[in-house]
Amino acid sequence: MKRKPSTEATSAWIRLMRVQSRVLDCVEQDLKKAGFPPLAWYDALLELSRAPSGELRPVELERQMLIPQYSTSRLIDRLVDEGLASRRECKIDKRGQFVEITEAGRELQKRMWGAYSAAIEKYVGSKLSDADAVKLSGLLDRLGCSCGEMKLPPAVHVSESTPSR
Amino acid sequence: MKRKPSTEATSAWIRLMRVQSRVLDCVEQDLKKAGFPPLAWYDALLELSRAPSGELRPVELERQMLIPQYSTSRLIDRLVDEGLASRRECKIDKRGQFVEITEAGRELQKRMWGAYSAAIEKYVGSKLSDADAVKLSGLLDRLGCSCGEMKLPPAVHVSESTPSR
DNA sequence: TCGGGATTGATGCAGCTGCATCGAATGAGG
DNA sequence: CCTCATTCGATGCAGCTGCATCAATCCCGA
Repeated sequence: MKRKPSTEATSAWIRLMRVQSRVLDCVEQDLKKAGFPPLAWYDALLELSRAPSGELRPVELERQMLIPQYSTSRLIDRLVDEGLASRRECKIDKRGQFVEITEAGRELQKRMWGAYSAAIEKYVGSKLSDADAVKLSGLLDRLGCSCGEMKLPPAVHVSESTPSR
Repeated sequence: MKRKPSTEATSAWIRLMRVQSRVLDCVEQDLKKAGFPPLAWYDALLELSRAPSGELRPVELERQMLIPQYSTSRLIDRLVDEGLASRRECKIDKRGQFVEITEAGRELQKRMWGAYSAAIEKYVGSKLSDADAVKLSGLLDRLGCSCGEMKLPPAVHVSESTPSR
């Protein structure tokens, strides 16, 4: 226990922290300058728009987005306040509810993707060849798995083909 | 303008966001469970302890840590409140001040490094060979440079040999 | 059928962040 | 010696996050 990390590992750790915060900042700034809400809103709207009938249980959204329960609850509040989603009662489980994306929500999601994808290209795509992007993904994946690796018995399903962070 | 990113780039972006937040969470949790303050405190204490006479202008600290000015100001408040640092008047520039690390501050920094380094090993070092860590660093570096790349004419000096995120 | 534990979602509170702004001090130019 | 732009650091405010907890409901097992 308490084996010291190599300087290579430490250096990778430092860069991982610094680079992502820098790149994330840049992307968020671009979004904001284009008059859009934070990325988290996009992520939520995307998950909702992808869902079978445009609606999801908060608890599902929470699992997709990997954010804590109270955070989900409040994010939904904000989306509802802005008319981007609406809460619907869940008849089969009266504790719960469904959150349904509205037309305005779908539309905002699409408009945001324009600015968002441009930012990804600007800050990531244009700096790496596709082959290098794949290498980077592979290396990151090795870190990502099983940090806490909570119980997710069936399938984690972090969809790749469409962006969701 | 507005060229779309490749799916490879988008995938790398998603992983970069997800993996770092996951790994950072894990490390912060370990630190917290060991009864230590947040990582930002460590970073600040480390910078101070490294400085020539254990003191730095807030504006220097700000540049080292890449955090905004007001954030630095408040972080210093907290360190001072906890007796980990003290503010000293700056005679040569009466607008400014010096922040000096205390003995308690130096000691805490060292104790934190024990838990911190163990966490880095656990969540990064043990998952990657040194060669892979170097590859990862290299790929990340290509993203990190020149996001906003503010003016830093002389030397950026992001020291590597010792951890500072 | 009943009781206790688990799950779902909301919320009060404290702390932190970002933004804008402020006052003090500096220093370059006229 | 003045003036004005700049730099340094602090702070009020709003919004967000994490933590703990709550109420309601559900579900499993006796």
